[in-house]
Amino acid sequence: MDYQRLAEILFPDVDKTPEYYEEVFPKRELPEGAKVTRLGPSPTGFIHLGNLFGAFADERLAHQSSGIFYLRIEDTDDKRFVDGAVDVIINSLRFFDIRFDEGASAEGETGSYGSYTQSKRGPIYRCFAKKLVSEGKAYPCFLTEEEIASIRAEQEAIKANPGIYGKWAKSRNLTIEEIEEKLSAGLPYVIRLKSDGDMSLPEDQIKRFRVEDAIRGTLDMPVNDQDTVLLKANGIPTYHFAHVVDDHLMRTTHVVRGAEWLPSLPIHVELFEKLGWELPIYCHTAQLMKIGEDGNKRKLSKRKDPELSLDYYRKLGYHPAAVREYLMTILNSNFEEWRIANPDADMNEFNFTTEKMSNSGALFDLNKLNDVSKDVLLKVTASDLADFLQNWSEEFRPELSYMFEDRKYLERILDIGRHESKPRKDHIYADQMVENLSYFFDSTFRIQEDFPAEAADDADTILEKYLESYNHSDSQDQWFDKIRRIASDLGYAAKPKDFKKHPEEYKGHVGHVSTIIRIAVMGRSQSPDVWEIQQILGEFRTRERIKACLNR
RNA sequence: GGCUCUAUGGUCAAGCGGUCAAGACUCCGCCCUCUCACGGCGGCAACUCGGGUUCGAAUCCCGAUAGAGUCACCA
Repeated sequence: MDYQRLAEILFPDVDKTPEYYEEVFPKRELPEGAKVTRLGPSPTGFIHLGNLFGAFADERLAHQSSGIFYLRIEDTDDKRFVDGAVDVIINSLRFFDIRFDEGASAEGETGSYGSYTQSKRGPIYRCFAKKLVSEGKAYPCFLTEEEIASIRAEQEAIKANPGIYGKWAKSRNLTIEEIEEKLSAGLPYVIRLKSDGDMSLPEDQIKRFRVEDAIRGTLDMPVNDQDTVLLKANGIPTYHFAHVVDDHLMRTTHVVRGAEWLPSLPIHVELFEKLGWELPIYCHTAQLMKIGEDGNKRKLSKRKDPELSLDYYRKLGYHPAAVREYLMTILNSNFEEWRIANPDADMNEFNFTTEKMSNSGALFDLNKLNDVSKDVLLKVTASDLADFLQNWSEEFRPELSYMFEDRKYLERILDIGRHESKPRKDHIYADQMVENLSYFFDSTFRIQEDFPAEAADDADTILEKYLESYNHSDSQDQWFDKIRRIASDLGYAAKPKDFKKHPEEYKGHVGHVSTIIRIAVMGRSQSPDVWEIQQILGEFRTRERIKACLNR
């Protein structure tokens, strides 16, 4: 068989040689140890938590080593393309402070290893497909959909592994004349890899290979036995072929991808070998899981799980820094430890390593996210928090614009109790914060709880006395002394402990009395310090609310 | 079904042949305290199961079991 001639027949359009591309895309000149990583999303316009998880690992690996992190658009499936998707991807990631050094972007491309859009790399793929054909390592396959279906049916019947391989790969043995004949008849065809493996051999004779995965350690699996499609009938490459060609030519050093790619690793290894290229370092990440309806863990699915969508967190108003911090805690098992030792350090100072990445699927834990978020938001200044809230509101809750009319007021509210030695950690996410703070604004203030039973009967008396004695310039201690006085005058214990010791001697304790006031001013029984809140509300508003409560 | 990955409390997760098996989140109790939050203290709670190897196994080996992933001209 004259493979050289076959290659010429199949690829008359290819005018470049592999050597040409090797020269145009030379090895990168980077410092020792620099890693080159990439994100290769398909442009569906949907980027989820799993993508972010991986992108974060890519980004850290590259930027921590003075390497390069680039964006490659994997649009080899024309059915999936969505307009404007590249923008969405870049913007979503930028929101989480993940930035690319080169590759596709809305304004065009940057970097000298392009194009970074697979649909524009046709000639490159064809060149290397031609090379494989010319060496007898790939061949044209004319099997129709129906033929493949019947092969599958037959395989199922005899319980053979499905797929095109070995004796099922009927086009492998076509003569050059037969091929020319089919070609001139205009029959569609694909280019398939002529695989070396044979899984039908006795188990101890099946060839295996080993690869070091940066996350999982040594991988040991059978060599590929499938005649995988390299070039589809429309001439566009499959993921497998594009991955190998692109990551080689773009000089990627570390391929970070989800564990769902593990089963196709043999294909990629065979392709790298047949093309005579060095293997990149694979980093197969664990997948984010969730508890399914059946009570078992399962991979998060973008259709069924709204919390997988980045928008879900953006709408609730989680701060990007909080999501980053949380992601890092599940990305690297020693991050939390480091964080405890370095509470104020920038997260980027943490030394991220693939070795410390978990290789079993982590369940997404909203409780943990919330906890992490409290600590993260404590470090965000009131002014930045206000900005964040405002941006969030403009996008998702425009009706809240009244909150931003008085910025100083808002910032004081956001800062309540945050500068004490044991600071409050009230803020978790925007939606929750808005609800928490609603009583500061007259339009959303309302009494939403009943008075405590212990003091309900005296409520009017308590409020009248409170109003009488109220002096807006009292210190916090003076202010509370007055409440104690009111309480004990009316038969309540000035100290809760006294009440607990001798409940029969009192109607209740000062806590019940102050709860009446709290409900009158805040509309709820639980809130930060009343004095502090009144100072922010101002004397007028404070008095008005108490009066209004009296006149109900 | 084939191949592959995974297996420590409810969740995340240390652990690399000798530990009373860390820690974080959740939950519960107590303390602090005018409520809540914060903080402090304490508690509940785990090595999937069998076989080996070894003086000794969560750790090594073999098997089972369970869960997950994948088997497209999708990525």
